[in-house]
Amino acid sequence: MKFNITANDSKSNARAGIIQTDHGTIETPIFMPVGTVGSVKGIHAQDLTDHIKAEIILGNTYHLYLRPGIDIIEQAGGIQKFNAWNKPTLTDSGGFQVFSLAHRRKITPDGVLFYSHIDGSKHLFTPERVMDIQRFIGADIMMAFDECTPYPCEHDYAEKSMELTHKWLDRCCTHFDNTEPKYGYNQTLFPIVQGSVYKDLRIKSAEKIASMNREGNAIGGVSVGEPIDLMYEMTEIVCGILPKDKPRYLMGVGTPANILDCIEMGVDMFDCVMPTRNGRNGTIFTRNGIMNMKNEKWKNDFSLIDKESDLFADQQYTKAYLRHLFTAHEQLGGMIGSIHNLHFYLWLVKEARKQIMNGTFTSWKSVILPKISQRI
RNA sequence: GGGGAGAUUCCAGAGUGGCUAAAUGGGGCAGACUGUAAAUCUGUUGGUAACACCUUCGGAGGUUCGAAUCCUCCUCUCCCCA
Repeated sequence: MKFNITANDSKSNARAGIIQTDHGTIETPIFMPVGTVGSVKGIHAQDLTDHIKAEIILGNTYHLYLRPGIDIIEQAGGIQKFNAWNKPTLTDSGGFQVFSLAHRRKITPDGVLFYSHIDGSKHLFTPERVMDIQRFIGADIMMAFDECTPYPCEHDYAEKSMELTHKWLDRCCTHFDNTEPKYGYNQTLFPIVQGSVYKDLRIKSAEKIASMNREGNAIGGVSVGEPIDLMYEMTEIVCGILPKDKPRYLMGVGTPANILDCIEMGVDMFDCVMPTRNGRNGTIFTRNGIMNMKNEKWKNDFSLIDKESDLFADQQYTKAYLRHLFTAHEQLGGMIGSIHNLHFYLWLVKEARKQIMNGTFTSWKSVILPKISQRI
């Protein structure tokens, strides 16, 4: 993997860059649609490339390991062959499931014992095992195995957890460096900064992660329910420590406004379930604001879903029709909501990139931020 | 023609003397969703000058301190047998 910075914003820490992988290039800042079980819910691979213009998507180690299982993915020839997405992929390590499935796991110094949410079976995830699984899945970017701490979280616990994550990181790196990719293309490993909402821990963790000298770095343990101001404060501190010449990935963030704010702090990569989950549930993000398509007010609004968008769905369907689909619980409603939101998210980061390269990012942001944040 | 069952708030459907403006679903309305156990979850859903009052359980009367619940008549619906 290679990363080159194309442009630095003169008025902020925002930057535009290019990541090169064996599955193609990624222009940053970028938003990565989440495809947990090998599928961006409700979206064809072809729509991801042709309409949404996604450049990289996520998969999840824990979920893919449980189903279909790494043997099936290996037989398929890796995740990109299996799900027909032959562009870059990033797999999360299962660290988020340590948080989200906290009631179904036990943390030990060696790793995490998971009780499958599907059939209750026991599975031990050690840093080494997680590296092996991600080798089998075959994503271009693999994530270190970490503990994503909850919010709120006591300083004492956050510190111990961070130290455990750091120990696991050393093991991840060692094992990663001692193993080979399985499918003939390169994989890289991103370590993850933890430290909850504590400045001292975040600084310590960011220094540790920077010292590992990997090809890219991630900021985790955010967007778990903490106030947005705290998330921003932590992100800003960490971005100041992580090396400038490597991509910074802010995990699980966020709203369109969060993404612009964090691009300004120097974040290059984002992922979030929000565009797909909210889209599936009736919330639509547009450059003029956020709409709840289930609301009665759209009942007889026969204007296009988004007249400023060039997405086919936004130009084909009306708000009244989309509301009808949601109220009738038609699958097409969730599909249109998802494709629309992903298209918007990708438009947003690509536009941000243009503005950075044009030297107009901050002024553009100050105009668009209030518009995209309002509810209409 | 004979026999039987039933009519409850937008719908379906509980309730069979006071704890009932009335369970539970659905529908309606609104909200939530941030490295996806989520095409999910939550709230709300008679009216009003609203911690109270008014109207409501097919219609009209009646019994009772008190009725959706008991009695009488009426109207309508459904099922079975001829």
